[in-house]
Amino acid sequence: MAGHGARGRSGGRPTLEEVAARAGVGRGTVSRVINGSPRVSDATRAAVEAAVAELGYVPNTAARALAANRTDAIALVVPEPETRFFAEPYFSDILRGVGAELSDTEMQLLLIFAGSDRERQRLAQYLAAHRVDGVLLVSVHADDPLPDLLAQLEIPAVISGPRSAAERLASVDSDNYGGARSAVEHLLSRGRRRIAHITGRLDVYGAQRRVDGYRDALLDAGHAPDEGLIEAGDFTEESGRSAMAALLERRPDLDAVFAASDVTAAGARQVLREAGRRIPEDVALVGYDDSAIARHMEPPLTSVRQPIVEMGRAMIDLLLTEIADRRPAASRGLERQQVVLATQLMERASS
Amino acid sequence: MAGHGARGRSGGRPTLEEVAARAGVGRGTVSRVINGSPRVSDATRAAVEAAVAELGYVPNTAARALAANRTDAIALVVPEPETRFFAEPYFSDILRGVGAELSDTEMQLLLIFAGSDRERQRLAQYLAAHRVDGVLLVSVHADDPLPDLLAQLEIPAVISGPRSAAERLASVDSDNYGGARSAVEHLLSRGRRRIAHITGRLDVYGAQRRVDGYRDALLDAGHAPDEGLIEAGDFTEESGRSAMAALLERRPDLDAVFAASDVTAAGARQVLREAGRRIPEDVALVGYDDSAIARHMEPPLTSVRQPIVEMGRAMIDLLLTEIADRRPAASRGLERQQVVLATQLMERASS
DNA sequence: ATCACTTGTGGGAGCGCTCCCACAGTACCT
DNA sequence: AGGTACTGTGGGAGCGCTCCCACAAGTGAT
Repeated sequence: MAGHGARGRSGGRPTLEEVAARAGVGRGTVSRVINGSPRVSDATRAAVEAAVAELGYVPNTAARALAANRTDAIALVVPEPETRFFAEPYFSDILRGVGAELSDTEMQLLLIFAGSDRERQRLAQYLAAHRVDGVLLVSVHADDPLPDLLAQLEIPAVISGPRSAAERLASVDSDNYGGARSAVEHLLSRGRRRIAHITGRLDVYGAQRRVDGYRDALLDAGHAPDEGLIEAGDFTEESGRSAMAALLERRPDLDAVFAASDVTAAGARQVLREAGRRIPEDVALVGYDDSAIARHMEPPLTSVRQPIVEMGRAMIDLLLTEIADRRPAASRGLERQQVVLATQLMERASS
Repeated sequence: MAGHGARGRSGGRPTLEEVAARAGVGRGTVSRVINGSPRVSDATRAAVEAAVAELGYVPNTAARALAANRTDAIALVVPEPETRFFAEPYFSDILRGVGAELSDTEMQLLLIFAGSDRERQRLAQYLAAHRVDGVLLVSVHADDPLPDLLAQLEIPAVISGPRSAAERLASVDSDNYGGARSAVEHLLSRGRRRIAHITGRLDVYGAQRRVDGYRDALLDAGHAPDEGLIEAGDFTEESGRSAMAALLERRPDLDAVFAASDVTAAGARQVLREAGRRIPEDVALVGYDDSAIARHMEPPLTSVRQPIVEMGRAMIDLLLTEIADRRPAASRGLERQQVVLATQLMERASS
């Protein structure tokens, strides 16, 4: 490990200049070695590297940032005010993917919460100050002004998960449409015919796509869409309960429920139990997210798994590319990269 | 929101100097206003503030960090290599508390993963470079060299959760001992007498303290300690399964199990079910953490809740105090602050 | 020998702040 | 009147880098 303790004058950390003196070269040359420039002779490079090692030199980030006008930091912005967001593995998994991918680089990760208005205010200041080289945006709502702000400030950004179609930023998403389709097709293949759907927050683009997938799967199998089998929810457990109660009242003959999240499914399950319906005998249940809850539910819940860790990785890839590609706005294409990753249906006892 | 677009020369953001010119004062005066120095007349302050607003001035962090030799950033270090860590609410909740408390300050939060060796290497560089003003350390293992490194580099740090007794750093912890006691006392009050304990990783200090609480609760109630009722686990679900199997084999007459985590309890529950034991009629079950799993388990799991959000807050408080108190090492007391927060038993149907 | 490149190197200028010394102005004592 | 103190202010110096221009030395063509 670096850091041998006090050296030079008064315990200060060594500077470029000190390394240069030690190696018997100039400041510029040390800088070139540190930054991997090819225009350095092998002998000089070796001498500098030796000096760096001897002194335990570590570049001063602040000085570098000031001189080079970049920060070597990216921000992960969490615009979610709700607790729910944290309780689910989604966030943690994204973070794992991001962290794994980032550990190969010099970039550091800033975590910024933008739930409250005051936090948003602070975030706007941050961005205006260009305190980061790029931004990762997770879980954006349809009316969120953040993507526009980012585009306007010309800060490289990648948004994850549910996103509006008109977005100007690069994005990484899982295939909500396909995931929903696979869930419904699975239920159909199990002989279910009156399949209900409890939606997520419909102002979240991804929730909308899941509804589309649900509808198309039924249509393609030759079933007329029955709007009475669709009930709006908002991803929460409570909405699962109330939606399920409404559905049971309206369509007591339903034989399957596809919920837009596992927690919603958990709420639905509770109401089904209380109504005396057995799972999966009377009503099959499928969730979305494949969270810990799904595995521990009774019975274990069939659920659509999103490749969240991979999404984190993909986001970083995209963002770093965009940061590296930095060039005059004029030459930038309008087309932003968009990555969509496949989901996987985890079949369990609930269906 | 700040940022009116291009101004001054070539779209650059305004500098202190520009603000000073606009307000008709000197650079130093603007700096004093920005930093809230009291030695500025009201009239001057108002003029500067107007200029700041007009220009949409935001201080350049890098320049400030370079000149003042501080970074206004703290790092949250996650030394956990395991996935488990993320899957549980512990991490997210700490983050919530930290984020909430931090949004009142100018500090930014850096997230650093130190699971792999390469990541640890990078971390050591970070710390050596003093890229942060302080460090938050969560979930440290007994033999971890990080706390020592931090103490040696004299970087303010606060460690959370399970910690070794000999630590030189400030710490915030929940009352593992008391939490375990309350769980066991609860089981005793329900008439259980042969109470088993599946431990957590015993190299984690907190897991050890839970064992102590378990033992003392039994002792104080006049029950001789029965080591055969204690089985080592490591917080995982798998360890819950194997430990439970071992316990059932050794002590088929047990009537209660206190597990060191909810996931472990989930594993135990599975084995109990397969063995035909009813919960809670035959065997009462209590977990630890009060995670989402506890609420969704069948039956819902009684669990010890740690005030994790409050722990996050307390950590920040301690850390900021320590950063503000920065002074020559000589004058520092050896005694570091230590905060212990009470737990709460969430009683549910499993006991 | 001259010119034109190329390669490697040194070091000045400057990034935007904070720190601190100098000093004008005012107030209150002797 | 002179001294002493305090308040408010301006601006030089310097933080540790990167960028880039200048230039020495070498290489090969004319």
